[in-house]
Parts: sequence; C-alpha cells; structure tokens
Amino acid sequence: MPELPEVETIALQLRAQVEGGTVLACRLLTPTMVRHPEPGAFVRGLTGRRIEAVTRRGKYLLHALSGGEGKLLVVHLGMTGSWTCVSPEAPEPEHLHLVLELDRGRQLRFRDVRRFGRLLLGREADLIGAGKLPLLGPEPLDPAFTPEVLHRRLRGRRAPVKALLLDQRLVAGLGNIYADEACFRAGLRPDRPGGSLGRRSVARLHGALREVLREAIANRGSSVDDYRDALGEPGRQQERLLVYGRAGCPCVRCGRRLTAIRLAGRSTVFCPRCQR
DNA sequence: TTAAATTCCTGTAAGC
DNA sequence: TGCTTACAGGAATTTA
Repeated sequence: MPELPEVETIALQLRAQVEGGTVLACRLLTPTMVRHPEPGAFVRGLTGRRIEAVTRRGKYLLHALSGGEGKLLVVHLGMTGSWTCVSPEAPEPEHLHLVLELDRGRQLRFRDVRRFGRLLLGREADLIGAGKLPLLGPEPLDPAFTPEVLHRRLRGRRAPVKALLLDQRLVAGLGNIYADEACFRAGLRPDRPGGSLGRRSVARLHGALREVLREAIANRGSSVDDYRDALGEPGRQQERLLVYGRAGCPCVRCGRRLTAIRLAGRSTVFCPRCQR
C-alpha cells in the first residue's frame, strides 16, 4: 500500500524523470478515476502543460503545472495504484486508467487494480474549498511537527491511538503498515485511547513514527501487496517490518506470539507483552 | 464533535 | 475441479 514513504519515493524519482517535461497528449481510459473537474476539462487542462515540479503532501502526489495559475495535477494511489514513468514501447498492462505522453520519449502511466485511487486537477485551495481534497494534518517529518504538537492533537480523544494515527486530518501520510510499526517501536498498545497517552508515551510515539518513516524512505518503501515505485521496482522495507503481516509469528523482541485484532475496521497486529 | 460502520473495487486464498 | 465466500484497505459518506 502506498503510504508516505512509498509516495515520497515516487516523488523523488519523478522529480528526476519528468520535471520540465511537457504533456503532449493525455489519454484518459477510465473517466471515473477523475474526481475533479469533469473528465473532458481534466484532459484539456493537462494537454500542453509542462510539469514544473513534483512534490508530496501526505499520500498525495502533486505535480505543479505551467501556466501561472497554480494548477496541480493531484494523484492519490489508493491501495493498489501505481504511477510510473516508462518508455512508450513498454507493453500496456491491465487496469491502466491514464496515460500522459511526454516529450523526450517518456510516458506517465496510472494503473490501479482496485480503483481506490483518484486523479484531480486544479489549484490546491480550490480543491480543498470544493471539498475535493481534505484539509490534511501536519507532515510527520516536518520540523514543526514536535512531540508537543502530537500531544495536543491526541488530547481528549477516546478513539484508539492507531485509529487516530490513520486519520489524515490528525497527521498526514500514515496507513495501516506504518501505524502498526510505529506503535510497536513505541511500545504502545494500538487500542489505547489516544488521550490516555502521557507526555513520555507521546514522545516515544513521535520518535517511533519519524524513525520508521525515515527508514522506509531510505529503503524505497514496502512492497507488501503489489506496490511498485515510479520505475516499476519493488521497495525493500517489507523485509524490515516487525509486526505488520506477522500475526501469530514470534515477537522479534520477546518471542511471544503476536496478536491480531481489528481496529477502525483494519487488521492490527501487536505484541501483548512489549506493547502496553 | 467524535467515533464507528458502511461503501467502493478486484484479485487472491480458503473452504466446501 | 469449480464454485462461493471472506478478506485485504484509503478515504468519503452515513449513522449513532
């Protein structure tokens, strides 16, 4: 699943691959993947534009477009989406929804088996104002995201801390994998009410979050299901996951069997001894 | 306001 | 073997 580290990896790679490139043609194969504007306007709005910059916000990929209007091509990969830069000669895969023909013989392809991804075009403020994009919480790797900020955001909340970590309005970019990994590294039970965490626990969680995200970015993300980076390569962080997908396996720290529960509708794995 | 449940979507794996 | 069913989950939407 593309979470913050996976999307960051793609943004880094696309920066080198497509920045400065011009969209010569836009082929929208599945109009329903576009959430804004209407599919026709989406295609017209992209054609002829230059991609000035590629950045990331939460799990969203942002492509700043030429024209001086501050327009962005926004790509969210959902669960199974991929956004790759390939040669036009590469065979077209199944479940392909958007193809951007760029100059210098490059193609950007959006593929998504389960169609949970989404495509948008517009100014960031307009998209947020129109309710097409959520108002995201702080970036966990931003220097301004301090333990105090996290503590303030968890205060008074009764939902399980893991459910709160998955809420993109509380903090942006975390998904099921890194929420579980961060709770394990922090030694916190994921079903603890968010507001029950003291200052020291929050500080541990904050440190664990940053540590696991930085490590995952360095490893180009986790390829658990079918995630591929912008060059079509799998990441390596899945080999270093300590709890996600390891229900019933021994805890790497104490050897006790890892427990699986459901939280916020998601499978959740933790060590009942190491996480309190 | 907050929290939980439901919905979308399709490939995979388990069970009969 | 072949069919049915459950499950995976990000985020919008609905319900309580």
